[in-house]
Amino acid sequence: MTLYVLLGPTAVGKTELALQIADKLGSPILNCDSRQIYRGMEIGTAAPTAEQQRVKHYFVGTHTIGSYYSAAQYEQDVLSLVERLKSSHQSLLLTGGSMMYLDAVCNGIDDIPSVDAEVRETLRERLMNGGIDEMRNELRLLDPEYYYSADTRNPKRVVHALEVCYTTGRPYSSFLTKERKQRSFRIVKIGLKRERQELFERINSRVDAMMDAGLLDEARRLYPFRHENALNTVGYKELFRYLDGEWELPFAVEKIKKNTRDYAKKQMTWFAHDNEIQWFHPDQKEEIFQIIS
RNA sequence: GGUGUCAUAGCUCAGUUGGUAGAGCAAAGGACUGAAAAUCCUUGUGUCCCCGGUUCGAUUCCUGGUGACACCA
Repeated sequence: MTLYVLLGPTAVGKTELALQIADKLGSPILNCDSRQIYRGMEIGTAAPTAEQQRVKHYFVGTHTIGSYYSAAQYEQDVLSLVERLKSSHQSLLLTGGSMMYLDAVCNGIDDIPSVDAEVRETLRERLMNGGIDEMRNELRLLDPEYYYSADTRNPKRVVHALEVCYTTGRPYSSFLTKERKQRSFRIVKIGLKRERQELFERINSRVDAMMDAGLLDEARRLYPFRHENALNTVGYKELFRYLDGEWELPFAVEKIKKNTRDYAKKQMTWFAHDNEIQWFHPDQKEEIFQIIS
């Protein structure tokens, strides 16, 4: 069994090409997008349309906005789905741009116990009350190894490490193996890439198209849930500022474009380290089909 | 045509009592192990509009020019 992984920055043109590759492979599409998982965010996340879902898609619109999901959960879900489909498929196609989710499937995430909900809540409150310095000191005592290797200026790193320390009674770093998990299937990574100028123009016009398609209405519908993590997402968080009366609409739209561009840059930085990726321009269909045949 | 104000980073502007300059935005680079479209870190040399003058030294002061804006004709 071979898992083909079609990846690349946002708006590069994965969705359309994925349909063609899936046709060729006779495979469903395993979506790898941390936000398209959620239902109700179709316009802002450029989710596959009903028409595009003539090819069976997994991991699209499967969760409600408020539900908890994670890269580790995704790893498990994909692995068990692959197990199920293995007997009937020679090859499968996974596509998307969520860096950490891709990494979870391809390399695995270390087995770390789930964080106790009460611990999480307590730490979240401490952070909100400005307790980051104190928490940093605690981490230095509880897990010096992690403390001195991590970016402790990033509150999320500090908080999560502490969450694990308190939940398990063990240093967070003791769960980190740095080992790559073995997979029972072959992985072939195909990266899509465009000139930066070209990609940025696509991003800008896609945002305009989203607005034309009713992104503002979608954001209005989701406004009551705006504090959910799923909605801490480019395209929504900016429009919420508009709905709150903080920003003018054109300014919010420009911010969406800018933040999407930044996201694309971040993705390219992440993917640049992975030398298993074979890169193509989306127009190089012949070359790409060569790889999958 | 006259008078006044302005001309500094890709954009908007600050500043230098004369010792060649810095913010915001834009842009660029990087980190990343269970909320990752998240979160966090780093990066500012540009004929200071042009010619000349004063000065040890001018982006800064002065003459002239050019351009923009405002007001008066």
